[in-house]
Amino acid sequence: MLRPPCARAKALTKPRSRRGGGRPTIADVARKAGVGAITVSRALREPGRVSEDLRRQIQAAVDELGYVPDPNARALASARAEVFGVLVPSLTNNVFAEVVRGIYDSLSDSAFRIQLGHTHYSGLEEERLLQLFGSQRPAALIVAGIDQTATSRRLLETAGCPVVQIMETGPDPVDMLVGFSHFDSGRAATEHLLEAGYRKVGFIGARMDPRSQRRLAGYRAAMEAAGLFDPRLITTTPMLSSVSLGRELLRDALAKMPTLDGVFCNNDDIALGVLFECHRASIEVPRQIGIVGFNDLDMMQVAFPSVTSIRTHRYEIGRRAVAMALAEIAGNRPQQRVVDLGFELMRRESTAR
Amino acid sequence: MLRPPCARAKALTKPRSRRGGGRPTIADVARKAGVGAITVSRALREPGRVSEDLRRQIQAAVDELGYVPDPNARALASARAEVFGVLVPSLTNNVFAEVVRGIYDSLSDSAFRIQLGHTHYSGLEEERLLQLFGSQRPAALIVAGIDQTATSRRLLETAGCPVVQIMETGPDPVDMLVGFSHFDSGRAATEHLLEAGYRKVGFIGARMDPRSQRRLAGYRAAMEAAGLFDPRLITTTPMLSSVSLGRELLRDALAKMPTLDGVFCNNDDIALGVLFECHRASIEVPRQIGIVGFNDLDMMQVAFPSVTSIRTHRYEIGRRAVAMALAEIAGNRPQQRVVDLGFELMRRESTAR
DNA sequence: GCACGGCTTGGTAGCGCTACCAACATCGTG
DNA sequence: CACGATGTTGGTAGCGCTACCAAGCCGTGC
Repeated sequence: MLRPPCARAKALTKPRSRRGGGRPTIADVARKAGVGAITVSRALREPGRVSEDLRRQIQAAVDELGYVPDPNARALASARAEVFGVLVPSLTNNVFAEVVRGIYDSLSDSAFRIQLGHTHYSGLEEERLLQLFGSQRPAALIVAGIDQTATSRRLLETAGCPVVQIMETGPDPVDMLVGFSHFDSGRAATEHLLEAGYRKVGFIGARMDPRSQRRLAGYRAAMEAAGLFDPRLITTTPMLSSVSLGRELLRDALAKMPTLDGVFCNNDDIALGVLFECHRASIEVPRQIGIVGFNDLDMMQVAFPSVTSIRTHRYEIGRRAVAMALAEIAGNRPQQRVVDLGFELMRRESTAR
Repeated sequence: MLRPPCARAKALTKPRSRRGGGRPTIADVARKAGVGAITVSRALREPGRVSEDLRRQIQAAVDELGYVPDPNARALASARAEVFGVLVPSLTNNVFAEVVRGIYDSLSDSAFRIQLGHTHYSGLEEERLLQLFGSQRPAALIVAGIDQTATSRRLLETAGCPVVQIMETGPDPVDMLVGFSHFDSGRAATEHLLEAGYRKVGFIGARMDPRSQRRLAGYRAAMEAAGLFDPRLITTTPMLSSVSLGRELLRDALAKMPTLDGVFCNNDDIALGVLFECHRASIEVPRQIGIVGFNDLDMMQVAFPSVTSIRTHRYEIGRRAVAMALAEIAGNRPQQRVVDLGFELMRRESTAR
């Protein structure tokens, strides 16, 4: 007499949730609205499949009880969490902060939450985080770069959700790819310095991650094409990038090569440090040294003199990555799997000789 | 014959997970290790309560199958998600990026995930996000500021988890509080300028959020104490802070008050814009104008001239907030509910008259 | 000899939700 | 009017895990 699930014995089969803090559940809403629980579930997720009348009743019950669906229960039942996993190397780096802002803004009025991780530029950390994120069955994964380890790549391929790699371009994405060519942008920056008449053009860079390496390769290609390449023009360090490091690297570069007359800096922080060091050492910019930065942070156009930089579309990369993932989730698989958003050389006073 | 849950009919009662991507579950591990599922669960969460022998067997099975617990199922069953909810106004603001980095670093080798939200300095958005975060039953909540709306405050009080407010200090935290006094730091910055001999000391600030307002109040207190206060010395805008805005605000300030001889800037971005505008307009720093910034970003000590700034312990605030929440979770309720980490005036060339 | 507590282990019954299927009403078609 | 097609609603059975309780074992004390 107790076993068979008697549909009417509601009061008996509900021993008042011993754990949850008494928050209303979908069953409470269903009871109040006088419908089945599954209809409430549908009304919230696919309103089109529930009649106008019931939808209104249910909405009223939801409002009255202050019902908020439990995302954990939802994820467990549907084997799919409403979460975007986002993996970037660094959060304090302005570049990624902008990308992440684009991602947040694109998702802010959807039901998706964001799970953000940073790898500290470490492949092992990336593997650990992909493992962790994957265990949640996210709706999509967005990861920076295309230089994943073999393990990471396999984790991405078997994640069972749309994957968007960002910040680069290339022929062989795991799934989708949004970014631009670091090689081309490095070459364009260098060619600009050469066209402006600088000859002893150096490369200054910190934390040489794979993207920086490709910018360096672009620099090298331009210098070799002009017959001006000299390894002593390159000054790099594995240390984390900062304005103060830019200052020190310029000193090193000048010590090695006193006739240096131009620098392509791996990013704007370095470029700013270089600019300040020039002020301090009374080196005239752009007359004695030309400076090109990378990223085009707001301050580059305000600096004195203003600094030429490569503008990248970071915010847009974040937005586009989300848009592509959302399209795939909605079943409209984007036919263009690789999107190159390009870059723009912003010519300013620091190279106007 | 079908209804009664016959304990032995394992093969029958397990219709091979129709949804999940075939990932191993705790039952698979239990079968392989020849123990009960609950023992596996315990071995992973409270290893001390499982015998050495079984623990080893279970670990072997876990490794072999590549088992990763499903955090959603875990959260549902235990009514508690292993998530820290973190709410800050902005991600691109370097200040909060540092705090968030401290939080991440403190949690990186725990099992806790981080759910990050940004409010865009909007109380309504904060309410929405607290609602959303709360629905997950997080392990702890960390929120910036003490100026929550009544609704937000109620949501925090009823969240049923440790709550740490950060970036400020004050008498009446929801639960715990880690930060420093914006009023005191604003006053200290202003007093420093006055001591250095500047008289027409202005305040320049963008995006005047509550913390900025308190810094302004500190400025005003110092100016009034010196008998030098004049409302025309204050130049603010609700626009988002940026280096280029700093430049424009200095222009506005000088137009209003040409005899201005010092400025306390609401943050370092503004200060940098002010510095660049001084270069451009050939105003000598520190001789004609003294500049004090706020936050002490790395670039301030490299700038030419280097810029006096208020150093705040942002990274440490993040770490401390996590430490306090973790202590509370572990049952060691911190007796000190309000922690003031203070600030430090970094004297540099920009005020060395 | 047996009651008792501490330790380890396991079974049962959910947590709150949704996938799947079944039931029913309504409608147009032959 | 029978029939399938379509649209709406609900019941059942889990999703993978853990809280709760119970059972078995050991050693101790009376």
